[in-house]
Amino acid sequence: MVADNIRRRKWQQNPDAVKNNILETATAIFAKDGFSGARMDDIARQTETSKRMVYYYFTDKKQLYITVLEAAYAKVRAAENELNLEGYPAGEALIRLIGFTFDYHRNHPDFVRLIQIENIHQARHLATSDIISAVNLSAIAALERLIKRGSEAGEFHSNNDALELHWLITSSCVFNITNRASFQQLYGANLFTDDGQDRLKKLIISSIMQTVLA
Amino acid sequence: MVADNIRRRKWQQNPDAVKNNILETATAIFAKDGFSGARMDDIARQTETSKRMVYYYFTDKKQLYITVLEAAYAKVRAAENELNLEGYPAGEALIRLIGFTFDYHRNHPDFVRLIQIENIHQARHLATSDIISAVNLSAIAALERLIKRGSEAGEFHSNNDALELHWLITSSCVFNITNRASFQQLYGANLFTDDGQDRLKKLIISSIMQTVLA
DNA sequence: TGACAAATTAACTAAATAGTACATTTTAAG
DNA sequence: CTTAAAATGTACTATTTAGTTAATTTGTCA
Repeated sequence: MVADNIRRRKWQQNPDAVKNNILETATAIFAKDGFSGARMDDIARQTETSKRMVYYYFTDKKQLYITVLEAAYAKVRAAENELNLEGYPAGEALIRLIGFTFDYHRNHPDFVRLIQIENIHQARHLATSDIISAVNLSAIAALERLIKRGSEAGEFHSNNDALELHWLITSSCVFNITNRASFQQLYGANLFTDDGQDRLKKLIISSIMQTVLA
Repeated sequence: MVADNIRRRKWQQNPDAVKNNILETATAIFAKDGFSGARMDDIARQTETSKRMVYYYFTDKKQLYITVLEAAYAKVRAAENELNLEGYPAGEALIRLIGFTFDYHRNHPDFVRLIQIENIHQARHLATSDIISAVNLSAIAALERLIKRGSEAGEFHSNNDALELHWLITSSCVFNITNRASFQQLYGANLFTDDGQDRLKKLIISSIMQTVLA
């Protein structure tokens, strides 16, 4: 009604902030509830904007989800670039890499859960994303160079395989997040205090290093 | 139930078979689509009976899901009992345990995915199940005895912690299944052929054994 | 200033989905 | 042979949920 447009609040346009706000909210909710479990209405409600805006910028649920996934991967790449593995002797570099991987996963549980959700859906969406492939392949390439360096210096034995090693490192770091709920439920929280996490980190590092060293 | 190439006017009661059939179907579908993603209609359709029966025996979706989870855990317990770890020297027993864990997860991907789904939902349902706690605590107890035996025999060093070790073993074995889709998508199938899986199994065993041995 | 596009609001719809009502058939006990 | 309870079939409903329509406000630029 024209008569009560006085009562309407005024608002300012701020597309970027709105988009970001939606993305962040959606990330949290997808990570918490999974793709099917997440409700567009929940996302919209927790946003500072409206449901209509979610669709306006992200088309539909699937698109929103894919955008969330890609944004999460983009962050990893940024973090990895700061590692500077080349600046250390191979053995030390590997220790740093394992530690970094452990910490990164620990500090970004939403990211890890998103991947988990993606796996439950047979990684269908991942399949279509170039951004995501790129991030991961560059991680393997870096590890390959590291192994080569370590072998040539006589620090590492000569049979290390980059992909297998990546698998081994990643498995514990991912599991540490993905299965925390069930682990805690069954065995208590001891492993997930700061102290417990330090012990686990050391355990992984020692276990992997002994496998790699000459 | 009855194969009906003839129009079936009569039917036979077979409660147990019907229940089992529903459970097996539901297990597969929950494992494939997650709790929220699974559709009761899908489950009913893939069953040899009707939707009505699903609700008749299992009340609602949640109850059905919990029953599926518990049945999966009950199977693990049965398998574990056949391991007979006490019959071997500690080192050899541990190698067998790791190998068994790897193989069991590999051969029961649905089981692993169910746990994963449960974790996405913060292990809420797991919390309410006594059956499931029991299975897991007994696994830790067995490992504790094994470590004690190994330490006393001088095979293992003296600082091994059962829970940490269980965590380390489980992490790789679980990850091997849960993240297969994304791993394969990104790096190809090499690690998941029979040959690749053998290599990974050996890798885990060697990596863990070096950590545990004196 | 005015007109046109981009951004936003509020209310609505069509489809999907968990769950139910009720009738019918089978089984087993007396 | 009856009868009641257990098991099953058929068809339906209420609710949830992704997605839309249409009107309104704000920003931009000639």
